[in-house]
Amino acid sequence: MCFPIPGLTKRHPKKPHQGPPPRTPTMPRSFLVKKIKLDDFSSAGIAAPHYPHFDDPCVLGQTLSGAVGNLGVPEAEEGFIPHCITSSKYQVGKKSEGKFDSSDPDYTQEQDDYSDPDSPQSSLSAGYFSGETAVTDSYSIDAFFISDGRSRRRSESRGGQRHICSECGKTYATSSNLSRHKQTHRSLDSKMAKKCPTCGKTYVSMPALAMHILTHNLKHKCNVCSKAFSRPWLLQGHMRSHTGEKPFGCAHCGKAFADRSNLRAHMQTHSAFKHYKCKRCDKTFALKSYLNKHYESACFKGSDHECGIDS
DNA sequence: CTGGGGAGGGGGCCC
DNA sequence: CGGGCCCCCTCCCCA
Repeated sequence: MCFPIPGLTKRHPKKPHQGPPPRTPTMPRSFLVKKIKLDDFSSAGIAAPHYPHFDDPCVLGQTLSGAVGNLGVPEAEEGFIPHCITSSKYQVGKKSEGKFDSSDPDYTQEQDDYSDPDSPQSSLSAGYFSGETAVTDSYSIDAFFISDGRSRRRSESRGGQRHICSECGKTYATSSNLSRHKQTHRSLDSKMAKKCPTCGKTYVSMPALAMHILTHNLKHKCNVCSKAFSRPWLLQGHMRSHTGEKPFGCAHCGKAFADRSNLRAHMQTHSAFKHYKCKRCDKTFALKSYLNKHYESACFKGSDHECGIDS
């Protein structure tokens, strides 16, 4: 299991980077393009993905025993698997609302957000479970129930009627949430689409644009190095680089990380399975970023990238 | 060239 | 509507 380690700092000291790395202001970000979600896949008749993180025996045992027929949703007290506790649950200083809800209809209806053919989900087989048992991924429970890459925070006791999107089947606690969600189904060509006055980027809805506009307003400033961020939590994460705080620990090796995403990537390095495969040379990689790096280097140097890379 | 890690950014969802 | 949180992704650096 993964667990945050309150106050754990510099448990695995590494030579720190010398100041913030220079970043190109025009960093390409593929996710600026609306991704196809597996919610969409389900409606398109495409097979639902497999949850790779269940290769953790801890989770697997709990999960398979308690949740057959329910898309692998574990049954546990308080909505938690007793022995595999989400890191966010214990994160110091955070609200304790972060529970996943095993009875949440979302968990049975939604699927993971992987549209990438290179992704593990699309290539895994049942053999994943029967393969290496000594080397497994361990993961926070949060990560198991990703429908669209968003938080699975839900209130355990929340009852009541859910509002279902007729287009994708997602459910929401309130009609207003559903209404807001429905705007994301709009086309960028829609009359309702909004354009950012600063950069001209178009968004399907006002909320989406409002979110984007925040990124132009770097009002959260680090009082140590004066670097500014658009979101408070970005600053929060940045501050850890100053304090050395690393609240996210790896259960396998004890290594601690300041960032949950980096822990997640680290977890993949413990897996014996390399899910990302080069279309050209069949070499496999544990992380998609490694595969991408491979594409950009040896294998495709001087050749036609388009033939080998799935978009 | 690959593997690993640090840091940061964008958008979606919930409350 | 705004804040908080989360996930995914990328860039960069280094061994």
